[in-house]
Formats: sequence, C-alpha cells, structure tokens
Amino acid sequence: MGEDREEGGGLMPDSPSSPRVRFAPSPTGYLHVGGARTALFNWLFARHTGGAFILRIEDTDFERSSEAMVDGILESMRWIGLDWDEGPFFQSQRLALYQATAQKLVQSGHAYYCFCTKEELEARRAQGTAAMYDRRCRNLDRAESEKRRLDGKSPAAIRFAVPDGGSTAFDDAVFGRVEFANAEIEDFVLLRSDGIPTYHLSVVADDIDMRLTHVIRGADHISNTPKQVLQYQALGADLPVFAHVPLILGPDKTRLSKRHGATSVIAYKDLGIVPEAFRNFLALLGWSPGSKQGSAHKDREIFSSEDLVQLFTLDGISKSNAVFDNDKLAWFNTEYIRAYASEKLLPMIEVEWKAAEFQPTRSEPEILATIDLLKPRARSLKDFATLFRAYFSDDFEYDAAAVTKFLSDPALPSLLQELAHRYAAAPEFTEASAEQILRAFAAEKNIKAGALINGSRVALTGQAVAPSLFAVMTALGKDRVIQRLSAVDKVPTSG
RNA sequence: GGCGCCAUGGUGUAACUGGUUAACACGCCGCCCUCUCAAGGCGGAGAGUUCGGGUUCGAUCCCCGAUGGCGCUACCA
Repeated sequence: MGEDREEGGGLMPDSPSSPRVRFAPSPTGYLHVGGARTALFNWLFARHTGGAFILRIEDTDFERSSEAMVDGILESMRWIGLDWDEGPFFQSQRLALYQATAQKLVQSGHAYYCFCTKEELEARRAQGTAAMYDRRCRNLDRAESEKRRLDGKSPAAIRFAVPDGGSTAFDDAVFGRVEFANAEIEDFVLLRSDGIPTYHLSVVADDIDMRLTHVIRGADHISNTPKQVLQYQALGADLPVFAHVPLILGPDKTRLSKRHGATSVIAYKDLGIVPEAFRNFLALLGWSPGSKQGSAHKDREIFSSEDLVQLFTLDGISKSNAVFDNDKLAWFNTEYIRAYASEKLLPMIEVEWKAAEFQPTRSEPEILATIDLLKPRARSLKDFATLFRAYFSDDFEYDAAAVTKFLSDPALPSLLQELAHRYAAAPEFTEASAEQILRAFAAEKNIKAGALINGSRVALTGQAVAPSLFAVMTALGKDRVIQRLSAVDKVPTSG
C-alpha cells in the first residue's frame, strides 16, 4: 500500500522534521523543459509535504552565466506557477563557504592540493589510455606540498582523495540502491586553482548548509552522486534522500535539444500554450498518480495544480526516460482553453493581441461572449490574434484558400449582397431569424443553403473554419454582418 | 572504450506484494451529426509486455544473459 501521506497542513512550514528541497538551475541558458519538470517535481513535493522549496542559482561558471538568464529562469518559473520559499541564493556570493569546506576537507585528510595544470592534465589524457587523474599530487609529502603551495608559483587546486578500495552506494528513492566501485571514481577537483568551487563541492556544501532533506534532480546526476556521497561522509553529514528523475527525450529518443524545436519554457509561452496546460503535461512526463489510491485517479489526465499537489509522491516517479510529445501538449492546451471562463482567458488573449499589434474594436461584453463562442475550437492563444481577428475588429485578412473554396462562384457576390438587404429590412436579428431568412432566401433562389452559408462564413470571418454561421452572425452583430456581406465584391480573389 | 541506469502499442502511462480478453489518454482510421472546421457520440487498427534462457502449476512482474537506448566519464553544471 506504500507509505501514508502526510495530512496537508499537519506540519509547520519550518519544523525540524519538515522536508526541504531545492531547485538549482545554472543560468547558462534559458529554463528548458527538463529543468522545468525538475523544478515542478521539487515544488510539488514541497507543497505536498508542507516542506520548503528553495531556489538556488548555480552561477559558479562565470564565463557562461549571465544575469539575463537568471531573469529568464525566474520568469519561466513564475509562468508555470512555481513560487519559492527561500532564495534565490547565488553561489557566486557564497564562495567563502565553499573555500572553508574545501579547507576542512584538506585538514581532515580527505582532500589534497594538486599542482597539475589544466594543460598538463589534458596532455596526459591525450597520450595515455587512462582517463582518470593519476593522483600524482596525492602522493606528495606534506612538507613538499605546503612549500609549493606557499611559494605561489604554481596555483593549486584542491582534489578529493577518493578511498582506495571498496565502493560507495546510496539508496535512491526512484532507482533503489545504486553502487559504484571507488576505483571507478576519480580524485575530482573540489576547488579550482582560482578559488572557485566546482559543481561537486558547491552542491554538497550548499545542500548541507541549507539543510536539505531531499535532493530531487535529473537522472543525469546519478553518476555524480557517489562523489557527493563521499563528501557527506568525509564531512560527517547526514545524507539527504536522493531521488533521480528520468530524462525527457525528443521524438527521436535522443536528448531533447534545439534540433527538436522549442526547448525553452518561454518558447511554449510564446507558442500560445496556457501555463496550466504546460504544467499538467509536464507533471505526467515521468510521473503518474498510479492506482495506489484505488482507481480514483487511474484514468484521469487533467489535474489542477491543487490535484497535483495532493497526489504527488516520489514513488509515482517512473524510471524510464520519457519522450516529449507535442501533440499531447496541444491536446492539454485545447482542454484548458475550452475549460477556462472567458474572463480568465481575456487577459491572456490581450497579451497576444498586444504582441500582434492588434486592437479590438468591440466592447468588453461582446469580446467575452465571442471568446466563449470561439474557445472550443482554439488550439492556441495565438489563434485569437490570427484566425479569429475578424470577430474582434475589421482589421483582418481573407484566407485565400477559403475564398477559393467557398466564394469563387461568380453568382455568389450579388446573392450575398441581396441577402444583406434582407437582413437590413428584417425587424429582428437573432440566431433563429438569421437562419430562417437565409434558408428562405436560398429556397426562393433555388440554390443550396449550404452554398450561401459557406460563402457568408468566408465573407464574414475571412476563414473557412468557424463556429455555426448563425452564432457567428449574432456575435458579430447585425450592422457588421450587413456591412461585410455588402462588401463581398471587394474581397480579394486570388488569381 | 569504462562505469551506471533503463526497457509495456507511434507517444505518455496503468496493471495491489506473479494468476487480467494487458487498461486509460494522445495520435491515427472509419461512421454518425452537419452550414465549414473542431468538438461530441459510436466503432476500429495498433503491444501478447525488446530478445533468449531459467525459477514457478502459472510471469509484464523474480533471476541470468544478450541487444538496444540513455547518462556520466572536465580545474561545466
């Protein structure tokens, strides 16, 4: 049956027993979907358990990190609705901690100074078959080492002294017990010769300092984990629970990259994806509520943020990599757009309008009603600024293919203009009356109502695809319908 | 190459500690509806669980091996 869930709110936010997790992106690029999913899982875990979610920026690679990327990452996180309880902390401002930690390790004999230069190491690697560091500086005697360090001629890095024999293991919450022979682990660099820590040192120093209880991160870190475990042991610190999350791959099952199209979170925002759809989709990539709670959630796919928080547990995380499927994301998007109230959709649509430099000329009640009419067939928020422009202003274009398909009959324009006169003369203009007038007109002229309907649709909306014509007519309003039908002869025909 | 991890239809997942006609969703195909396109309703194709050995009365599930994929293999994170 698995372990019981904590009752929500049962723990004080910062009680000693409450979990502490973190998301630790490196600002060397935009937040990509894999990172977003890792952040999401950490956040869900924290919210589910009543723990703390900490944001830490790992910017110790000064060449590749930038402030703009930090802003982008924060923006992306806010977009998918992830808030953090502590931070953001910047590793670039915590250098003293790492240096002190490295010193501590040297003093306790778990680390040593290394005077080999990067160039020397590369040269040795190039010629030898042994890829690992040969430990030559580990064997320097203490006095010699001190002397070389103090003369300052050869800047020294600090390396971890990996134990000679035995193995290092940890119990992963997702993968179970994972074990590595120490002989396979290199004497890795903790502190670079310029005093900047490597990732291996800074994660451990920070994770201990920030009292993290769980480390939830990508499975690409499994191989790094023994290096970290060794440091915890050398430092006499308790191990956090490691939970490695399988990777997200592109459709060709290789690691997701630019080749696969959009890879940054913001790119999906720009594609007109609504954040909740994206979050829902991401949550189900590598995790599922399973059926351990009976069958209640087994066949469900749509989960609100609250649902996810309530349902999320580490044992729902799967072990195998997942392929990112744009079609499924698109489906989530349509589901969410359809389900949203138009009042909720409007601000998101306004963003699209602004980006497209489009100005609606309708009143707000009209706009809201029209959104309700259109949202069942929207695939993206973008549609409101492209396909659906004709509903919100006269600033739209006629789709050439639609014109060719439904408006190419030379008899049509004059018929539609005549129809416009009928509407103008009619005492009322409702969905029912509009339909009745059109059908009567078609019967009178002995033509198919469908021809008139399809032609009208293109004349009114510029598109071949739209909701039911008479709903469109009432949404547009009598005046606009008459005006556009009357102007049908001015619709540009292609060729 | 070495080390580690993973393996259920095209995709994401489900299948309580071995016993199911292997389920759901996306996608795909067809039909219905119909004024277009979606949606919706109905139906369908698609995996005998990568392959081969075991263990067992019985294996998607346990063990071994093979194959494939992915990850790590930096004074990047």
